[in-house]
Amino acid sequence: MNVLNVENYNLPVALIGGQSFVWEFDDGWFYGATQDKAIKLKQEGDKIFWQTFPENNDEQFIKDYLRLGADYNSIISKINKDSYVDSAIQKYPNLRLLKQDFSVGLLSFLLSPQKAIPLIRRSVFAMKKELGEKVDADGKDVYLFPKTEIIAETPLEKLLSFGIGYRAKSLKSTAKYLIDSGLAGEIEKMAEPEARIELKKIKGVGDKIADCVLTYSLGYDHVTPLDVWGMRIMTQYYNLDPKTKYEDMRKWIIDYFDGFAAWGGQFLFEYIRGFDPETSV
DNA sequence: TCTCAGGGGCGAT
DNA sequence: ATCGCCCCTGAG
Repeated sequence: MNVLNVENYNLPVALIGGQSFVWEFDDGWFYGATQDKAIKLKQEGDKIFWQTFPENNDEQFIKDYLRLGADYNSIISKINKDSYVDSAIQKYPNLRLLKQDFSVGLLSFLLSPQKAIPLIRRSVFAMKKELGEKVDADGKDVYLFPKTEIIAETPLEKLLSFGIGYRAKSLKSTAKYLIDSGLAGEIEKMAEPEARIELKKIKGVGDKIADCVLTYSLGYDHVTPLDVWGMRIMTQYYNLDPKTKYEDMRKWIIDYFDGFAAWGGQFLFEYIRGFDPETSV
C-alpha cells in the first residue's frame, strides 16, 4: 500500500463534507471514483494510505485531487478574521478543499437543486451502479462515475430511476452539450469570469452550481457557492439583508475573504449546518 | 396523512 | 426583476 505524508489534513471532512458525492466508507477505507479510476484511501495520523485502480500507483492524481500542495497554515491565517470563522476552524480543524474532475463535479451538482446532501449521494450512487463500469479495488467492487457519453445516450426513463426528477433533463442535455462543445477540454484554461459565463450557458446551471464547479472542480480559491446555508451565513453572521441578490452577496464574501472565499466559505458552511462526519458516512 | 423544505433554476410575466 | 413551478424524499 502506498503512503503519503501529510500535515494538517482532515480526510473524512474533505471527502464527505458535501464537496463530492462519490465517496463511501467501508471497513475502515474510503472508496471513491472518477470516470476512469477507482480510489481507495485511509488516513492514520499524518499518513494517507492510498491506491488507484485499475491502473495502480497514480500518485500525481492523488496529490492533485486532495490538493496536498495547498498551504493550509497560510490560508488559515488569511481567513481567520472573526469569531465565527475561528469557531469553525476549531470545530473542523484541517478541513481541506478537493479538486475533482470537471465533468464529475458538473454532472454531480446538476443533481443537487432542492435536494439534501444524502439524497444527492444516493442518486449519484444509483447512477454509478447502473451506468458506471465496475472496478475491483482490492476485492471491493467500486462503480466508476459514468462516462459523459454513456449519460448522454441513456434514455430519460432510465435516468429518472435514479430519483432525480426534473433534474434528469438537464443531466442528459448537459452530457450531450459537453460532448458537442468540447468544454471539458477548454474550461481548465479559462480565467474564472470566463469559465463562469461558460458554465451558466448550460441548461440547469445557474449561479450556485456554477460556483460549486468553480470551487470544487476547477480549484479557484477566491470564490464560494452560496446555497441556502450560505445565505444564512451572510444574513445571520454578517448581517446582510436577506433580500440581497446573489451577485451582491457573492461580491461581498469574495471581498471579505480576499482571495480565499472557497476556504472561508467551506469552514462556515460545515459550521452552520453542524456537519458531523461520524453520522454522515 | 399531511405539510414542508431540501447545497436552485427556468420560463412566463 | 419577480414569481410559480419543477420531481422526489425524509422529517416533523
